[in-house]
Amino acid sequence: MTRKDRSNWYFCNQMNVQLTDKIECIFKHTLLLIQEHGFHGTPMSQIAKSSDVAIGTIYHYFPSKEELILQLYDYCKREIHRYIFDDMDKSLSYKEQFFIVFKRFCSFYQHNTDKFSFMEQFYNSPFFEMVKDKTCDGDGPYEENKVIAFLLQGMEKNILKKLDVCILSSAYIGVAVSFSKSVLYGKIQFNEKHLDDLIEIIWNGIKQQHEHEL
Amino acid sequence: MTRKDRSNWYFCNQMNVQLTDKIECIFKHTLLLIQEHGFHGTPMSQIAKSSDVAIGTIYHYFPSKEELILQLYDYCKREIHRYIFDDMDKSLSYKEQFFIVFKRFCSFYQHNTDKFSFMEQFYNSPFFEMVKDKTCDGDGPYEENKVIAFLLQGMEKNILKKLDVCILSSAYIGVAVSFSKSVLYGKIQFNEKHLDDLIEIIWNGIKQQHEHEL
Amino acid sequence: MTRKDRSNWYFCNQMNVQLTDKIECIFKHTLLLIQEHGFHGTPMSQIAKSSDVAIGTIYHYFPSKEELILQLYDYCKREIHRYIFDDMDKSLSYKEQFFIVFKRFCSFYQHNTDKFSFMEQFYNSPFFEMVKDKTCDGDGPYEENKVIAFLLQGMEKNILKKLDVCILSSAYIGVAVSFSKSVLYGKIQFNEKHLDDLIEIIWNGIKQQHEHEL
Amino acid sequence: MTRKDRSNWYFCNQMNVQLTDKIECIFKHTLLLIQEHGFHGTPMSQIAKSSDVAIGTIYHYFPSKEELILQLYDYCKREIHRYIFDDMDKSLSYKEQFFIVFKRFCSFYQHNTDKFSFMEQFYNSPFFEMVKDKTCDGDGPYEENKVIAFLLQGMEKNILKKLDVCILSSAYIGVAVSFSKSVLYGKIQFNEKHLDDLIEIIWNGIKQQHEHEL
DNA sequence: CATGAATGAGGATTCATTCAT
DNA sequence: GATGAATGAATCCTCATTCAT
Repeated sequence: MTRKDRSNWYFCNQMNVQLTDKIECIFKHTLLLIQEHGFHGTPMSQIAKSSDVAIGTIYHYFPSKEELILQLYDYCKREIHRYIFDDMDKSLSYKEQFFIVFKRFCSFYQHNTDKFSFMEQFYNSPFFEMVKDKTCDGDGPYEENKVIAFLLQGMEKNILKKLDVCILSSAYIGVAVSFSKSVLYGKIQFNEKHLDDLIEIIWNGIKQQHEHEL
Repeated sequence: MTRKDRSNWYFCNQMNVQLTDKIECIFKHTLLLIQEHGFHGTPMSQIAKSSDVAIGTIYHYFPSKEELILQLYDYCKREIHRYIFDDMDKSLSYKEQFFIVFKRFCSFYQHNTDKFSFMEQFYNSPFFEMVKDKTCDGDGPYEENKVIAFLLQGMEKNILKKLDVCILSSAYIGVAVSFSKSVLYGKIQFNEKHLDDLIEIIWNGIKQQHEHEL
Repeated sequence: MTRKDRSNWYFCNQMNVQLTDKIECIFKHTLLLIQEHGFHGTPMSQIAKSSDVAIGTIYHYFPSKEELILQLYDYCKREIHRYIFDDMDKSLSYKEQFFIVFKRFCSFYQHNTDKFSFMEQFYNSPFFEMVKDKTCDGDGPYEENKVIAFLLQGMEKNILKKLDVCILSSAYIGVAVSFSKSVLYGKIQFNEKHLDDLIEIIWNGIKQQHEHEL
Repeated sequence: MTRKDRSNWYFCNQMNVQLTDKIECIFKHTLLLIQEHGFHGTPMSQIAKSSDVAIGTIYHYFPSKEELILQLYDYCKREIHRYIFDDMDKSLSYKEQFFIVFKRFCSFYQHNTDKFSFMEQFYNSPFFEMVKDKTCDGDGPYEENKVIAFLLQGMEKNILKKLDVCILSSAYIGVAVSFSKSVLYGKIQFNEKHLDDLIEIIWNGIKQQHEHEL
């Protein structure tokens, strides 16, 4: 079984507890180290030490540091994706779902500062150029394609203003990121009230002006 | 007049222009390289070659690569600050100024993608932790203190909703950054219409609801 | 006083004093720096700064760092030479002179730890190989040729044991150096009594055994 | 057994011989190079080449050049210590042992000029300041604590003059060093006769004057 | 004479990666 | 699979020296 085979196998199936454990252990320690010291302040040797495995072991699972980081990116995306969109109650009103997605986004990053830190570094590094070219579905940062579908839906239903969907998502996600960063940097305390205020701002800016008429 | 005195005098007068030229030349080429290859893909040797000076010359002006980057950060902040706030017409209405600051912010980064790229990398790297501790005025990214003063003013005048100012600035700046990033990544074409749509969204979200009554 | 003023003054007055002053100033600061940081921990730039002259000025007087150190060596030798042998009272007995030379040697280094430190570094560095080849008179460290003449004299007069003169000087000077080093390293306090004890040891070891019979 | 435990066990058993071999190989080539070119004329790259290992390998065993030199110092001290004091015949008279220690000291350095050269450079460099502070037992250069114990013993038994022990050791060791240096510099040929003469001088200077009465 | 900006070869150190065990 | 010793290219930085003013 080649490395590529294994890696495919890993993504297509979901068992082998030991394997998953070890890889996830590496992921988690890498995230912690990168949050603290950045990509380039985090040598493979240190990742190995933190994860309590040998360097060679890491190279068993990842062909290179670059690949480790790329897979870490996928891992983080999967995690936040699951957190935000899994078990969403489709019976809720559009507005309610609009609020929930936003809040979950912020909440996830508030509870996973290491992942947030990593993602932000990733997007603002030459790495992101690499995945941009690879992803054919035009998917950008922050699971936007899913969000975009959701926003398009809002426009179709005449709930949201008819604008370029990129503009809408810029507002929606940009604000969530900016808020999460303020929390991360310790400029605001995270609390529900703040979140409510913010999403209200976006909602007021994006919704069709005469909400009551809809 | 001791040697030191003379040397200071010399420094502050005759050499100033040439000095600034050389330093700015280094700054500019560094920005270009960092945009392309990131902090750590940009060795000092390459900066030297691009700037057409010897490595030693760079170290003549900057004690270390770290310090070069830190000073580059200050340089970029000064530049955007000047671009946004210099010759602002104070006689304009609050709303007009609100729109102008936002548009200039986006416009600056649209015309200075290297600086934008650098700043975003900087804020999402361990470097930012270093300057956070240094700035006593609580100044964060994006010249926020100035923006914050402006937003506070809007709240006092009952033009903006009374909210935590960090929330307001999160929205205002977060959206601008998010939009600039979309342009940088080639997801949207930059045009005035988009900018108008976006700032309108923010304005509608932030202003006191019954604008006509104000 | 501007540069021009000084330069006029220079042409109208004693060039020698100024020159000697500047060179001696460089020597003295270099010694201090080398004592503290060693040859290779003492860059020319630091010597310049300490001496309050420009780097170029040092290169005006010394063609290279190596030459500076070589001349510094000569300077130190001249200094200790003068201190030990100048105004020696030739009318004193051999034994008295024997004691005086030894004590002055130790005393000089006790009061000039920077020179001692420099000399010891010099002798134990590749530099010494260079001067060994240059000096045709076979002169080694510590002005030995002068000392050797003195010891030879003692053997001729049947005051000292008839041994290889190198052996005698090894003992005489080796002990003085060793003692000075102990003082420099703070292992003993310098005092006259210690000096008396030591020179007595050497004397007892070197003199013809039945001193009273001489 | 955790990974760390296993790794220790591994280190302490199987690898020991090879490990010591490689480190000693580095030590030996470093000594040779330093004797020839001095500390600062000996780049790590050259040490690596001489020792026929990669630079990285040296850094695998020594965190820095400084640490390599510090450990080299310990290594040399251990070696000379073993040479002089191991298998000393305690049944010999004090005087005999006094002579043997001296002769072995000189003999060791005569056969290990690289180590002598290194030690002398070390003692006369800023490095020595570093170890002075570290050694709690007041140990100085040349394994003096052991020598000092031996000299103290001589005083107690009324064989040696009652003097400050530092003075005695200054004479004893200072002369040995001085002699070794004369041999190293090619000023005297090493031979037993010279050694006998020298140690005789010290003995005569240090012993209680009426030896026959003891 | 004096200056110090500019140079760039050279050296210490790091770290991703390999490979024999 | 797992290990970690070994590798050496690449990087940051130093500092002796030059030269135009």
